[in-house]
Amino acid sequence: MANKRAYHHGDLRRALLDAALALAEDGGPMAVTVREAARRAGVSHNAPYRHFPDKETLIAALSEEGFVELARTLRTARAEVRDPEDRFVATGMAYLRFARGHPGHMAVMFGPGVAKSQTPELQRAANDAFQVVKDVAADAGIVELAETRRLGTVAWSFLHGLSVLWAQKQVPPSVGSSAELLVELGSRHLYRSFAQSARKRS
Amino acid sequence: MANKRAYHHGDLRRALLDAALALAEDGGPMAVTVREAARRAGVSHNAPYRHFPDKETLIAALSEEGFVELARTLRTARAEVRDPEDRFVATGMAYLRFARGHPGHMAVMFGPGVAKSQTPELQRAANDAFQVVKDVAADAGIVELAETRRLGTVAWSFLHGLSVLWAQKQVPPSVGSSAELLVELGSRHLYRSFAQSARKRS
DNA sequence: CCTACCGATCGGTAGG
DNA sequence: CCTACCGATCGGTAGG
Repeated sequence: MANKRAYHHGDLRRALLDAALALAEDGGPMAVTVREAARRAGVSHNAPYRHFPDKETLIAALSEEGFVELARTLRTARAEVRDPEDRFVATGMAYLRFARGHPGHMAVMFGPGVAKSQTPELQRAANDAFQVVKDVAADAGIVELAETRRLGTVAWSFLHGLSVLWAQKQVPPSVGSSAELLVELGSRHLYRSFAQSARKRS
Repeated sequence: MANKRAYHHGDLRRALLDAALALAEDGGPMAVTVREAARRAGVSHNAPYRHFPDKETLIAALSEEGFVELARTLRTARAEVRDPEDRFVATGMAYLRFARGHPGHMAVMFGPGVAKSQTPELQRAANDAFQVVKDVAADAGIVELAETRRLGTVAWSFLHGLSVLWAQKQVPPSVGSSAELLVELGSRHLYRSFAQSARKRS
């Protein structure tokens, strides 16, 4: 009751976003309903329209929030390590950590029904997040710019794939390796292999 | 009218599955509705219940079908190439091809709301598909079994991540590389790097 | 931020 | 495989 009260004093927007995140975590973006979010926040089913003009806007806000937070997380991780290879790995770890800690955000960021509400802010946030990955790949010191981009995309794909498969428990436990170990291993192999190829070529 | 008629003569099950696939492709598994599938197949909204006891079963059938077809595709690709490394790459290409050619299947196989209807047949089909990836990884001739599994999981993650990001057009076109090139590149780097590490260790 | 209400859609059952 | 119907839920508007 006490927390419900708090929403009435300026936190409703946040409460609605949190409720929507929980819904997205379970059933994806399409499972988010304005009415259920309102219910969980303890308000009437159309109070949300005070804060979001419609459902699409609410979900787009969540997605943007996710990309902003992801970019921040990646940038922080990158800034904390000196050695380029370790920095590459640390950034990968940060991606995994974000994906694990924000399943609801991941669902709206990459789930179905995304193409719809591509606000400019959302576009910008998504591009910014990917920029960090490109920056980290650039640390490998590969001369050819196109190859740097390829390393970034390959690494991003690997991290993303592992994160979503893990989130859905689609990675057989028989593997017996923690997600962290796999991120470390995969990232290091990719980094070294790309860097080595580039060195040979020049 | 002619094709609608055909459904009345034994093809309704298939028509419903195809309609559901189209729905899943657009909005994920949660966007599949029995009624809309029936509508598209040209039958009354509850004719589907003749073929599927409920909605969950319909979706589980689609998912199982997807895993069976994926496993078949991967196995075929693997069988067509001799050299272990090329075989590894060819299998990766097959994964990408499947993901591109079956977006509806991919959505139900890996989308939200999967945990629900895990029939034994579905479980078996999914495990079988992953087995192929493990087999291909085993071709690398890595002695340590655990390391072979890790290579398989890392590669599967990479292929899966690239496929889903590409399907959602989340890979910036600025990369200027086709998905095929990235699969080839990533697969080759991973294969060689893992194999080389294993050789050094022994 | 609320009550009351709208048209639409859904999963599923009854009964044939 | 169909018509008719059920209870429930949804997005959104009206009006305050």
